[in-house]
Amino acid sequence: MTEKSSPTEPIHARGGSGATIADVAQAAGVSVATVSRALSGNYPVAKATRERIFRSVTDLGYVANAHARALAGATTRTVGIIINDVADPFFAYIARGVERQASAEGRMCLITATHGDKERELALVDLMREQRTDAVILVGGASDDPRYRKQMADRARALDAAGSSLVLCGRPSLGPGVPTKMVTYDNEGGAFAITDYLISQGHRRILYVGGPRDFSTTASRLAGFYRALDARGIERDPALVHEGAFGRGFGYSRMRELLDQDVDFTAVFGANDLVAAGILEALEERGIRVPQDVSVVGYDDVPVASELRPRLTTVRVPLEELGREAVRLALSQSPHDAGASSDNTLTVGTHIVIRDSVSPPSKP
Amino acid sequence: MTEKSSPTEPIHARGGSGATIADVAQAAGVSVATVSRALSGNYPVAKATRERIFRSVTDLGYVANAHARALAGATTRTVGIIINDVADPFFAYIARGVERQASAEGRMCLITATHGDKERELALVDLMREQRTDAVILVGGASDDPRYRKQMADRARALDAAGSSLVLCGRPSLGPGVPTKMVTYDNEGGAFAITDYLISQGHRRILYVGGPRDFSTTASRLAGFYRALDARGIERDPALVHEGAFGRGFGYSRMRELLDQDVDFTAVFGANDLVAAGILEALEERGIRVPQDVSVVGYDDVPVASELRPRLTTVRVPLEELGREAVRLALSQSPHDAGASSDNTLTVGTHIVIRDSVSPPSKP
DNA sequence: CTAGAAATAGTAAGCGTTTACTATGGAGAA
DNA sequence: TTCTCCATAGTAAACGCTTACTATTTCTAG
Repeated sequence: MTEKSSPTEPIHARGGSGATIADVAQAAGVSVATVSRALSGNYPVAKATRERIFRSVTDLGYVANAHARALAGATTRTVGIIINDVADPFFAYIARGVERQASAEGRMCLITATHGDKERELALVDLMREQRTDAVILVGGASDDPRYRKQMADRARALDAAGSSLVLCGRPSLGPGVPTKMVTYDNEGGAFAITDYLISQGHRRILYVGGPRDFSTTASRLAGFYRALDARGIERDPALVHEGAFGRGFGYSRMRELLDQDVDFTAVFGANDLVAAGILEALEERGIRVPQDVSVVGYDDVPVASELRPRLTTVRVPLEELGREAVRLALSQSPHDAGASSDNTLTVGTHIVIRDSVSPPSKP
Repeated sequence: MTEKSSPTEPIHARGGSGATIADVAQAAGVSVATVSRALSGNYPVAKATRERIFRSVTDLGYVANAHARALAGATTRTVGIIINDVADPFFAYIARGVERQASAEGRMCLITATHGDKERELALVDLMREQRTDAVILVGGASDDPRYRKQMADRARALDAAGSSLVLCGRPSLGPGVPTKMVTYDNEGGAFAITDYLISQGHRRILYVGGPRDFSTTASRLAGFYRALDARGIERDPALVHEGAFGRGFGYSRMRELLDQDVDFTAVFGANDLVAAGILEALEERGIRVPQDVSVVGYDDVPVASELRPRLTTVRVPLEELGREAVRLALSQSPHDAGASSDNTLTVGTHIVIRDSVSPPSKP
């Protein structure tokens, strides 16, 4: 890379900190209003003038100050998304969808993570409100603490009043009359389907492992699980359901404990694929073969599912699509859900994907 | 959730869109300056007054307008990070580190993705400049196109002039005299170590698969690979190195092709873990056992590596730490690299982690 | 007592845009 | 020729906040 500085060298031509629109105006010999108009192109500017302005812009390396612009009334063209953890694939894929759709619609994307802290989640919503984002998308299950719900509802109203909107992605409504938009997936249906599949293979004693208690996602998956049991007339056995957490570590350690306790079962339903991965690991460690000795299923169909050996039979959730829809909904002009449920709730389907981790039970 | 509206119901008390500081001032019967000071706490305000103000703030659900604040001179308290793809674990873990460190230092985090498009990358840097972020962190390898480098160098200067800074994370310098900060990891060293390990196990014909050609990351890994070969006096064979892409799909399809061509080799070095996963899949499909028939290694030590069967021997890169360091460096007051290399370049180490995918070759 | 230092509050000048209004030439119409 | 109407360009008023100055009190010390 040579140090020869070409005559068209832009951007750092000016010594000081960032050029302002006034600098551009001066350089081009026009008023700031004219520059602003030439740049936004929503008002006629003579061709010669416009060209002079653009030349000055590149010469000075000018970029508009987004804050001044936002302050002066124009929209921020930014959508905020709040997730649990960037490195969790479940969230990462949703975030990718949001990010892609946002940029398809000419928006930036502000991603923040709560790391499971409810207080932090509320604070982050406020932070996005400070940023005046066009919408804030809240992703993932929620706990059903009524105080929390009330606080979030307040924020939904505040956002709504400010012309923005709160989009709930994969979590339950905040209650009637709270102005939110929602995009969800058929959590209960997927759980039903995969449980039913297990039953159809002959399983009767199915362990359910993982997912925080009192958490909306857990509740729906469990609901589908129970419905499938009920539909086939299989008795619910409380000793078989073990809530806890969504991580791989939880699946591993809880499975070990259960193995130690000699619980009787022929299949395990991991609350998500990560938990299932942990379960598989514990099983492998004890020399229990999957699916010959025990069948295992997961939920989400995150890439690990097909990485595992045996490849995991699981429920496919169109994560990226979920994120895209959230943005579409957020940016659409459709009115909020102001009581009567309307088309601002969107549900995408789920379906099971059958791989190698399930077979009929060996000891029927 | 009842609809009874309690007397302390906040936030939406006001009908209009977001309350301003003036509203709060009026409600509390003081001037806006006093409110501003009570909120930022950098100037004495009588206790009684302060309490009155805070009450009004909660009553009105006031949150400061971040843009007005930024415009009025306060810092934006935001750092920008530009990555390839949110859903790629390599980037996701770095992003997590950035996100965590940023919030530890009281910053928000603006995450955007290029999806491998260089033009878009440049545009995103400008976008962050518009946002006046405290720093922009550019993650991942770069192509060595001189025109691109020059354009990025211009932006580095512009950012620097504006009091922000450009942090290069895991990518080579933009050249001497360009004001950037850098945090990298020992790419070449890791590649050397793992290649040497393969050689020490008796392998002589090692395939190198993956990574875009003319890409800094590929160049360093290949350099380490070659250095290890040279050190042991093994001849470089161009027929054994197959650049291409970083995805799992590439590893799979290229491995299939190579298998069809009957190339002679006993081990494969996947340019990263994803490529290695694809390689493993292709091998498994052909009934070739790993490590008995062929040994395989990867790079990065992303979670998939331990998910795979056999568990992958790979090079550990402290991804999250990398992200954290990038933020620390970005926010530290250390002067930029203005020529003489100084302590604003930080290199974190890599080391190999041995798992189950390597053994001595069966046909020596 | 009284000058001078805190402590506390208010005034008002920006920060960099956007945009409603106003001004200035011509060009075409009457 | 005079009046209207476009096409352009400029003026200046927000936007909501921070902060340098200035103005009051209230102490404290001499």
